Amino acid sequence: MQTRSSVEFRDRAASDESGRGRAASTEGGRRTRDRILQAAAQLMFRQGVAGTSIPDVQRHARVSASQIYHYFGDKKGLAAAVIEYQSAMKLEQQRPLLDHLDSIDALREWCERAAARLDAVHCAGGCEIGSLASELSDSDPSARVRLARAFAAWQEAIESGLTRMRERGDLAADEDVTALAGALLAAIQGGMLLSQVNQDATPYRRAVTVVIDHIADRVAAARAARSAADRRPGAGRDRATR
Amino acid sequence: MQTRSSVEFRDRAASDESGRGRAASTEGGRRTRDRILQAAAQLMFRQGVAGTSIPDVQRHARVSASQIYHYFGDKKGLAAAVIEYQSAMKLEQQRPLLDHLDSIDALREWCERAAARLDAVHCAGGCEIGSLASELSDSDPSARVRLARAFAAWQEAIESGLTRMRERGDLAADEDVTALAGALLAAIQGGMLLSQVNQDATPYRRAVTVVIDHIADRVAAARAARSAADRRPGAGRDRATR
DNA sequence: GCGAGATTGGAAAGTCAATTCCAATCGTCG
DNA sequence: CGACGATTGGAATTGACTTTCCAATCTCGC
Repeated sequence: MQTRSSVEFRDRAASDESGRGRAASTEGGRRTRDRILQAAAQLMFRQGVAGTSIPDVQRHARVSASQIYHYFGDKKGLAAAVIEYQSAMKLEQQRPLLDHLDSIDALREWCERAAARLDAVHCAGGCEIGSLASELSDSDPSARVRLARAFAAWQEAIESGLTRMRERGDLAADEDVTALAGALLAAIQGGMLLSQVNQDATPYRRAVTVVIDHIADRVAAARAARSAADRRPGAGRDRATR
Repeated sequence: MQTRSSVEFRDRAASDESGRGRAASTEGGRRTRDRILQAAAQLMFRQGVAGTSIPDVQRHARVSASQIYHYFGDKKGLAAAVIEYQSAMKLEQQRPLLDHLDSIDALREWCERAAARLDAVHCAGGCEIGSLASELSDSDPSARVRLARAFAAWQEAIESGLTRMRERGDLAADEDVTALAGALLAAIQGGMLLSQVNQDATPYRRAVTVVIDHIADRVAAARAARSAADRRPGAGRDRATR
């Protein structure tokens, strides 16, 4: 189940990784490692990390306990790997959209894509990263920074789109794109939480719509300012050129 | 610790309550019941429901296991009581502010109040309700509706303030105050999550600021439309009257 | 084909949590 | 006072989970 992707999870990002999990060196090993990771990701998303036991993962991945401990060291290591996996998964799946979030329509379509996914699963689970974040942030510091990185990558994708809009003149030169990107990400996370609780995607749709409407207002304001400046060639020349 | 309040938690809201927890009938009983509730609320907020064991609660409330089971039936019943407790707590503590969210300044001050609390605890825990929501929504249906009610009460407080602004003419008559209130609530929740993960209240402040700025823009737009209508007495009379 | 290291199965140790039960105490009402 | 229900303490039961360990099997370079 779950859109099977081609992301093979090689030896955990070169960064830190305090755990004692070994990387797989043979082909078969890589496959079981992946199978464990996918099962764990799915279960931890649906039932939370604390609600997912190792025997649970064993059953769903059809592996024995020793394999899990062999590849991930312990449960914390498995959770850490799941965070990286989900984060990479999201970025990978959405790359084509994420790289072109430089128009109001693109933002709307991207958010609506997520809304459709919510509809499809009747709002179960909320956001893969957000759920993990809420559960682990306070209890596991190393997971917290991992999750912070994941959110940062996400926010940067939004922000870079907005920056392009600003460079293009769709947004005023002094527009705080960081704040706008952060607000949109927050609306997404908060909206998904509310939708999960209400089992209805409407709260999510409303939240992102309001924020994107706000960005659209800023675009309109920038356009108005520009055309006003054009009418009075004396002032605001810098805003029109480039 | 934690702002001790006078909310005595009587016999769980008359609604459903499937659990077998008995209400306290003597004064001493009510005190221990309260002590358990406060300890459980604090622990479940800091460590999550799954991360909080009954022995944990026993130690922090200085009670024996039988007392917990006597008053709350089982762990699920305890969690349900904690949800109601936190929800009532929030409403109670913020009543003076919640009842006057009918101006941009009031909205800003209310949100900043929460931001100051985040600063004070270094963003640990996020939102008391939001954390529980993320953990329990998918696993415990009865907890889910309880949480949905809590959020709804909250959102209604915001919405009624906006409605008053609309009636007063600060917002256009066709303004969708439900969407605006929902967006603000989502920004609060999402912002708190991001702040928790980043251990920095900035993401929260940015998110709520953007949404409130948007509402402020709507107020300005309504004012502009009104004064334009005043200048041309022929059109848009309905908008000015009442 | 051989051997080192990778991979796997399954049992077992040790811990701890959820819940039940029973007996003891306390308070209060008649 | 006496009894009855509310309250409390603490042990006992039951089950699950994390983690370790050892032996068996497999893979692949040589």
